[in-house]
Amino acid sequence: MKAKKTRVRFAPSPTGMLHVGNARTALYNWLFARHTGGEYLLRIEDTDLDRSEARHETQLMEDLRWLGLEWDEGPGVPGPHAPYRQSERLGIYREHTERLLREGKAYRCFCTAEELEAERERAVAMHRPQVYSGKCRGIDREESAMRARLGEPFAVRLQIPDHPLRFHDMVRGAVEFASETVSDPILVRSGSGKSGGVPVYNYVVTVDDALMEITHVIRGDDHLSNTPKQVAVYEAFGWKVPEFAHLSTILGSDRERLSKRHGATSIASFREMGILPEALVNYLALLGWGAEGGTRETFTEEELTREFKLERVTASPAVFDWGKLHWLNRHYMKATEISRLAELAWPYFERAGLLPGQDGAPEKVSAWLEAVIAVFLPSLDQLDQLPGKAAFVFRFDVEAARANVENAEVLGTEIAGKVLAAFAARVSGAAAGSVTGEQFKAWMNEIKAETGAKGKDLFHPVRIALTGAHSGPEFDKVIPVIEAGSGLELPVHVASVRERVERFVKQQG
RNA sequence: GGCGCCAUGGUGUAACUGGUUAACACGCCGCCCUCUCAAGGCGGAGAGUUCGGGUUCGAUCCCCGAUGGCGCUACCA
Repeated sequence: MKAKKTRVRFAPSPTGMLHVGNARTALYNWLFARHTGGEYLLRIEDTDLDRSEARHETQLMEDLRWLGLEWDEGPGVPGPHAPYRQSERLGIYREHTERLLREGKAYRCFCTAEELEAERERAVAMHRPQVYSGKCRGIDREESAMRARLGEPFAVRLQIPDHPLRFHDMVRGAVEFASETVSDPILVRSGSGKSGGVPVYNYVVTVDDALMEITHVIRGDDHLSNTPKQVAVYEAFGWKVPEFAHLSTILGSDRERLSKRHGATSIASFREMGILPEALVNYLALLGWGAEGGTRETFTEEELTREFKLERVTASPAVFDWGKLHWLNRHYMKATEISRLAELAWPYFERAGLLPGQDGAPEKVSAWLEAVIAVFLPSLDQLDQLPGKAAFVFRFDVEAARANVENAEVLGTEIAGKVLAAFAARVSGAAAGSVTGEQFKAWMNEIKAETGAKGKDLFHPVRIALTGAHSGPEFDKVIPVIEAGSGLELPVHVASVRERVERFVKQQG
């Protein structure tokens, strides 16, 4: 007998940005499907008409594609189970609700919000589980239909069976809920307003998962307590209950559920910061999963696909760690082609007014940008830090350099004056933009011999005169970049070594 | 209040069906390299596995309880 093909889905609701928790859920679904040779589909859960927005749906799909998590079926990818947007499946749900009503497995509930609230308060006071009393269960069929016809508002509830509700969870094992602790769930909302008659999430998710032949439901563990209600829906229809996998929550460093409060956590914001998608994917994979043996940290997509097993996913919550994400991002930035980094980083420079528009810019400029990036790459966590790190290349501020207290200390010494004078003398003889790393090295050796200065005494004054700071990348990397930049037509003029030294010495007055 | 899930260094994970000096990575500290900051190389500290019982010759691992965290307890998803 051939094994049934696995089918999984990622089912976000378009009520906001795609954030790390959901992205990790999508990734695990995708990896599981790829690993098992199954199918991964995307379904949009927009039954909450008040909060769902089309722009969020667009953003969501863009973010998923950016992560490389393409779906096999879903919006934009036709499949046998279309449509994949719940707001377009209302007819399907209605038919199913009618069936349940007809078969007596669901019933109309005419209770008002006030009545239900009073019931809840009573339950809490009595230290009892807060479950619906089932008051409307016993209403006679004819009467129920009549009241509905007369326009009395009603919701539709499913009758929970009186046996324990069980299911299997691939990350938590067997899970069981006593039926007395599970309320008869609302299937369809009451009221005549916008959402009246619209079925609720817990119901439609089940109908869709069954109809779309989902074999493994992989989702956040905030749904764990809802699962018994969904199991009851499967049972009411006589459908096979799928396998579940509830993923633990991602927490902030304060062990609270990760949210906007913890800073930028949307996938879009990671992209804007200049985090590489492969770094984020690798990081998310590691947040709740470890490969067998547990000694490897970096995985290509193929390796991840090969080694990812749902059974190895941790059940305990994980704390999101920026440091490790940055470490992975550094790893991947070093591993990728510099041309790609230049392509990605250009907009940051453009926005800062340092580079012209990317389209139609001369080839020389992008080649130079690549060289600039190579200089700063070792100290880079994310691409958007680049303009800041490279600021001194573009804007050389003599006054600020001199005003800096630590710099002033270095420059105040007698030996610094000698070194700078000797350096200036040599630079003034060179054509603008012509200084090479080799040339610079030779000069420094001469100056060392001439002034007797060495080490910091020798280099720091020069570094300050050239970059405005006494720390930064190696000279043999910085100088060629400065010189090459000085010959380019950019929105901001890059001062050459000679210009820098001349302006610096002149300021000395 | 009720129900459920979870618990290995600061963080993420590892430890074959119970037997390891409890491993790896991030971070941290130090050394080397170096004009400096990073990067890189090398080394180190840091958990006896939340606590208490039990089962066992032997428990991170199995069972029970406690504690703590989180989730659900909506006509949100």
